[in-house]
Amino acid sequence: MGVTMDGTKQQRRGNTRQRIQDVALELFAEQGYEKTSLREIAERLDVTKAALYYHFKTKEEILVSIFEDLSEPIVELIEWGKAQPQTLETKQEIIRRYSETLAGATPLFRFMQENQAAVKELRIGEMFRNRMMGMRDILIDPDADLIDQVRCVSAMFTLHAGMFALNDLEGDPETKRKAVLEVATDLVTQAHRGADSP
Amino acid sequence: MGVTMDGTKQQRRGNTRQRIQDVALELFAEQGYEKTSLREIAERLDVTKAALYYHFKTKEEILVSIFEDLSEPIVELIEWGKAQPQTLETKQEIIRRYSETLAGATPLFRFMQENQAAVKELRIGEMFRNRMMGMRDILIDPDADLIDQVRCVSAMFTLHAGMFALNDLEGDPETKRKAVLEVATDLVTQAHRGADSP
Amino acid sequence: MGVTMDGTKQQRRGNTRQRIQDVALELFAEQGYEKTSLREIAERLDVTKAALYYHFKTKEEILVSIFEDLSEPIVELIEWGKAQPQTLETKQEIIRRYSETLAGATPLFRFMQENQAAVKELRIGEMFRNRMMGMRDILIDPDADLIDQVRCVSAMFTLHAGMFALNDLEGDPETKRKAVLEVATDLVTQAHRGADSP
Amino acid sequence: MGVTMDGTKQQRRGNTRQRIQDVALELFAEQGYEKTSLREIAERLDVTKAALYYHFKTKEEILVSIFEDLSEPIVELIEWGKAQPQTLETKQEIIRRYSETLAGATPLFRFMQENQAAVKELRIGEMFRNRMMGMRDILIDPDADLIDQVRCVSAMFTLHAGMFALNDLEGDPETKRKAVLEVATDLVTQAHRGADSP
DNA sequence: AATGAATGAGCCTTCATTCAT
DNA sequence: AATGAATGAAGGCTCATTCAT
Repeated sequence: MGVTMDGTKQQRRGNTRQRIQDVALELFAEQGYEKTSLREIAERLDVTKAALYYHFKTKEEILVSIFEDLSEPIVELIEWGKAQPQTLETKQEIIRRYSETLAGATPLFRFMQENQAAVKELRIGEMFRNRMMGMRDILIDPDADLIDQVRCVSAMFTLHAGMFALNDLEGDPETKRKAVLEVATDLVTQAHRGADSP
Repeated sequence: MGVTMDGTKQQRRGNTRQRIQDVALELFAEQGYEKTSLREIAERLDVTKAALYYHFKTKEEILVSIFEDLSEPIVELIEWGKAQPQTLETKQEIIRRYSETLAGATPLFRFMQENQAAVKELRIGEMFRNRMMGMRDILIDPDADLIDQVRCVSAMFTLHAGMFALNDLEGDPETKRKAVLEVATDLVTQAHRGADSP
Repeated sequence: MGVTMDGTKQQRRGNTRQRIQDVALELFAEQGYEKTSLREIAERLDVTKAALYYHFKTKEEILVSIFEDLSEPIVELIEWGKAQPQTLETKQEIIRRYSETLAGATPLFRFMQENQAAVKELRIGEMFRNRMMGMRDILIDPDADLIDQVRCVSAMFTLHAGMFALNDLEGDPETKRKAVLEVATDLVTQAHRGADSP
Repeated sequence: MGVTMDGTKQQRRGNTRQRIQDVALELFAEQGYEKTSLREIAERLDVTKAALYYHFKTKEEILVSIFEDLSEPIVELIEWGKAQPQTLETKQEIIRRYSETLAGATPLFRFMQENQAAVKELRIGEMFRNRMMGMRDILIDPDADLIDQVRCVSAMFTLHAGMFALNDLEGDPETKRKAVLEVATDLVTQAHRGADSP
């Protein structure tokens, strides 16, 4: 028990923590947070539930740790954005980078999208909201027309939802991502123009 | 037992079924489907859990019945849309009516938006997906550029998410709805033009 | 509501009580007493549960009434038997008539056989035990060898169980009943002889 | 918590599983499968219901595990029987051993006898039926007269039911068992003779 | 670094029964 | 002769969590 030679349970070194996060995210994204039980996660990893508690204090903490790890690039992006001049070029760059970042953590963002209800009253609910508002504040001039503000929010939603809503359309993922990015960029650009010359 | 003079439990006749739906939707939208227990619903109504089962066969059926009742206008809208010529005016009209419909059933659509994970494996998951695809097929020319297709999908998402995502912005709801509608209309219009003259 | 012309729910006169008994016995025999709910019975009859309570005070009373009606011939048989001289011929006649009686109320006896646990703590539990002991006392000479007493009891069980246990054997039911009867008669006959000349 | 000095909850180590089986069988035999709730079992053991679920996946599995453990000797007996020549001596030996085996697991067989309805649609229903048919196939020559086949089946039923049906007769259990065994042996012997010289 | 055993709370569901109409 | 609406009790089961080892 522990390590076997048949290839199962191979590398069981110090990476258990990581493996828990991986499996948890997979299941959370697939079935939702509430529907995924610790039993299930433990079984997939072939450890006991108690083992999970050695690495994480609660179920919520597993999710928080995943979120923190995977959403760090976004925090960095926001920080970078804040330090730039609020030009159109900056905004377009932000949108472009944001799109790439989302693509790099698809399961997490799919999870956030589909589990808003569950996440709302969890710690990461607020974290996520803060990040979103951070992004928004970079893209939107607070004095802009309401309609332009909506355009920016819409751009963000387009990026978020685009990835999952287009699953039943033909075409390879990267092509679709580019199309989504273009629409989002358009929206931000229109918003910027509107703000400039009302 | 039955009628009291403090105003509680007033009209307790044939409307229990309706009252269950009302309270259920309220709680589902507030806390999520999974987090809302039948005990909670029953307590709010001051009946026993078993009473719920007199009116509905399962928890899921409560949700289905709500969804069916409240989403009927959308079904009608889609049917109307299918029967119209696929002109720009039609599409704009659709979007306008859709926005109104959504506004008339805000809690349900907020619920659908925030509980995608839970809803996915429920009966209404498929129902909803079908309606959405119905809408999409009216708005989108299947031969259109991918980017124009994305524009249409984005318009729909904008309408959906607009209602909740803009909560922290100033302004009265109706004004915001109009702004959202305008952005969505823009998107559809651009998509239509793109399809016409590539 | 009530009588329709499509042939359903035809004769709905004063026979509801009887129909309840019929359906109940059918379901009790098929699924067991505990597994059969009043809801199920009511649904099959296309009436409400409350209607059952108009005709019977409790679930148990439905069963009792069935048992009383259907087991009356056995009571009569026992009374007849008690009045006869305890000759071998009498015993054989008893066994023969008993076999016929059982065949005439197969579902009830199948039910009694398969639901001993449930029936034990119901009113009919004792009723049934009393009837069985009545039969036994006619067949068995209390001074007989233990082994002959066992033979008589075995004869009774053979009659009871024979009907269900032989289902997977070939042959038509009546032929099988005859065979069972012969074995039971043999047993009783041997028991009688043993008692005569030890 | 854990060990007390009043004798209750003494040895609480790895034997919980066994204790569950013991108590469960006791209650199942006493009150029937359906009437015995997991709460009851848990209370008797002074553990929570959830503890039962640590050891067994479902209520049914508790029963299955009991059945498998306790009916193993019968499986072995059948296997042994199949390997023997089909002589009268073998059959008599089988019957004798079977009687002993039944006596060693009285509560289980009492349970099986009294809970046929409940057991029918459980996994052990088929298991039991298979074992019984195994026994029958050893005792019965498939070409024998129907009446001799009935004799064999009757012998089995006599062994099964004998134990419980004779409770109200005087005499110690072992004496009664012997009497039952003799009757059963007689039946099998007659059946064998009949088959030989019709 | 992880297990074995268990808990307390809660969940959805079903049932026999009641009663005013 | 029967319904519509509801109840109280209970049932099987699952979950996140704990803790001694």
